Amino acid sequence: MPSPLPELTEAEWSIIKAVWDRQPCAAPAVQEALVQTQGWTYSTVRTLMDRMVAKGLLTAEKVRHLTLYRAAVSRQQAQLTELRYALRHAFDGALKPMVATLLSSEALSAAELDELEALIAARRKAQGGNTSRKAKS
Amino acid sequence: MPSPLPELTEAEWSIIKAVWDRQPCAAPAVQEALVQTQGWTYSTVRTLMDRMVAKGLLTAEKVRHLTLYRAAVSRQQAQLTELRYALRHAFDGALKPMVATLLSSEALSAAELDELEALIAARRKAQGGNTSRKAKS
DNA sequence: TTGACACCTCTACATTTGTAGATATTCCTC
DNA sequence: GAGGAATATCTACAAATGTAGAGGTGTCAA
Repeated sequence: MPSPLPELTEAEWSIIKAVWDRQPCAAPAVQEALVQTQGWTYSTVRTLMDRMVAKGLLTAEKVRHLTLYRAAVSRQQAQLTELRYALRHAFDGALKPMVATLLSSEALSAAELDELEALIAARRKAQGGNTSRKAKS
Repeated sequence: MPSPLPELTEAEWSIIKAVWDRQPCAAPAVQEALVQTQGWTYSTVRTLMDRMVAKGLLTAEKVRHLTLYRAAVSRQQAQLTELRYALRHAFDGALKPMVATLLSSEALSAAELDELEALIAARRKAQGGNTSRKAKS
């Protein structure tokens, strides 16, 4: 049982995204990638990364004197954690209001609405199909 | 233009929810409501609330020697802020993957899927109808 | 007018987060 | 084997966050 995945801070999101995109990778590479957007120095990036290792968000492996990092949580896991956080706190766990808010607040093209509908349809199919013919009654 | 609404921490979510439910209200009432779930003392609640006033999340009004608090942001605003945070960081702003994740991760009944579909349909209608015949070109 | 009670103010302190400088180590090349 | 480049370590420090104790003040009832 994985300890309940800590939330990522804004800075941690930046780091882990860079790592996902190039893992395994060393801190200098990550710093180089982020200096543009964040203006962070090597020390900053390194500190952040090591703290993330301590938290179990990244893993570090020492090769010679070089430290290679990898994400310890997948993008999906992190996304889900973030989403659940919002769901739990802002919407008290109620999915529908959450989706409703999303839909009414974001500008969506007709095409996007179609895609969302398709997602629901797919979901319905999966649900109907894989729940081992449950509600047969 | 409202300064870009700060994120709420977990503790702040607890507080503001209690306030939404009983505003205007004084700190002791909020504390009493939260001692159950959070075990917070009056000092803790009060400190939290005053910091939230400083951040513009609550407003405080002094009546006699009593301080009445109110939420300075609506539930909707806060929900949206939270959602946008997740959308921006976890999904790089892409709505579809976000909804997809939501759908595939949460257990949804057929009825709920129906409701979501209805939301989309409603949205489509609104989009078509209320965009003040913009793209008339 | 004096308690008792309710409520408030102030101060404090540990932890986490954001940010980074200074200094040391390793490695490769000449 | 010495110098420079790349990388790493250590330490620091301010701000934000979580949590709360100690002690002060206003209010009302007797």
